[in-house]
Amino acid sequence: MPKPSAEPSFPTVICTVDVVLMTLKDDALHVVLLTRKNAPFAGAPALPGGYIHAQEDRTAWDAAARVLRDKTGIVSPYLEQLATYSGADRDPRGWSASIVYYALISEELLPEGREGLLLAPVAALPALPFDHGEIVALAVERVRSKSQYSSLPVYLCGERMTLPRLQAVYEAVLGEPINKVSFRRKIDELGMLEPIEGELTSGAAHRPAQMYRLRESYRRALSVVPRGINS
Amino acid sequence: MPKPSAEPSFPTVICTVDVVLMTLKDDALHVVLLTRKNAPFAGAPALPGGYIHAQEDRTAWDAAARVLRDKTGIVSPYLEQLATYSGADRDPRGWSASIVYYALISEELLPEGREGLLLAPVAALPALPFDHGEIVALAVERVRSKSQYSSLPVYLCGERMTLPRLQAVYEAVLGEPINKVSFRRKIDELGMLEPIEGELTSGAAHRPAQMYRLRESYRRALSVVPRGINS
DNA sequence: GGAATAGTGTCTCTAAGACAGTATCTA
DNA sequence: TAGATACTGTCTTAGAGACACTATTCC
Repeated sequence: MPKPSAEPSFPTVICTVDVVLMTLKDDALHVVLLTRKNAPFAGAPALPGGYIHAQEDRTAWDAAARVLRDKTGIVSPYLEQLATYSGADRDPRGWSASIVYYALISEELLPEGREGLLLAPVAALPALPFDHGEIVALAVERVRSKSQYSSLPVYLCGERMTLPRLQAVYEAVLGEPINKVSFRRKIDELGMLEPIEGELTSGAAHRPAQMYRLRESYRRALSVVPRGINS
Repeated sequence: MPKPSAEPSFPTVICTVDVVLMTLKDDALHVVLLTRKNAPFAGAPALPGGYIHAQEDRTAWDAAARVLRDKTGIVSPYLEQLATYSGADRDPRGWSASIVYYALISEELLPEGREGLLLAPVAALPALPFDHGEIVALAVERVRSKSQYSSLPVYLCGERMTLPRLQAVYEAVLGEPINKVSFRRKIDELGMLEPIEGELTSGAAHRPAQMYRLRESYRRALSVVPRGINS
């Protein structure tokens, strides 16, 4: 077993994780930002992020989950690697590599009135420090892309949902209307939902909608269709 | 501007790049492996990889291109980030993060008889050190996935190609036959090829095929179709 | 009953695949 | 001319979208 310093060491890479946590508010995608407590850019809103703790985190995924939990109090049901942003110029502290994850959550599960936590609509994002603007853009593109052929948007809903609601969520994410008949055929094909027997929406002056829930096996795994949800 | 050591430092993350370089040989995907010169696993075939040189590499992409060029002599026309593998256990030297890139190249452009360079078929891969086996599997999946709806496989061909050859390349990558009429409709839709006037294959005992080349604007960018090449 | 939305049956139209025909080379 | 593969025209079929009809609630 060689010693760590058998090769010339290159210790100057700063290794961090960042998380793009997205939710749906007023039928528009929003990203969760946090007011930075430390320099650089102290006081500015930015993506939740932090150093990898080699003693504590088993993998970068664990680091991202820890950062998200500690800084926002959120445990997202979906947390996936997006990409790694790196380079000499992206952070004034030096050559850095940030392993970026993205996550989705229902608006209901967001903690209320937490200090320094804010929601920004991805369609009208404020200027962000580092390359966080570019990162959010890629995350949004990824979510749109995956939503075209998978069950990803269910993570933007709560535990239970109706088909009309789910269709509205898909339309909000994809930014285009979906044919109702086709959509229901596809959701059926995805096979991820099961009706909750006898449970219907109520209170509105029209026919109530059937309530559905995610099948157990799709609680943390995506379901996909070969030809896409829309078109 | 803060000093780099304003926060407690976590210098124990080893930051590297690895490259999964793939090519087509005998109509089967192969990956380029390199015999490791240094410990750990010296003497074993593994993915080309190395440390990020913060003084020299502007980004991790540059580091991957440098590693590929210096260790194999290859400059690939297509080099894209795949994912980052990280953790405490993947490298005996300690907590490491490897930013992995994948690349495609035509077999003709591979350097001949270079010391320590070998081609392994992805369908029958030898045991690889670190998590390189898992990495290659993901790279293959990515190439298959992208080939379903884009012009990615053209990077496995040389500068010029015929449609029957390109179809054979797609079929080799996707592992399934493609309807000839549909394939030609799709390639036409992709709009990336232009016929070379008057240039046909010759020598075979049958009708010659029209030679095509990549249009200038698609030399380093992919072209995509909304509904996929096959099915 | 009227208004509103949920859910379904069915026709149309687009596009993918099958198949067979014509074209053009070598031996 | 025979054999082989390149290329193309066209029919069939599967699936997506349009549209209209029925269902069920509250007022």
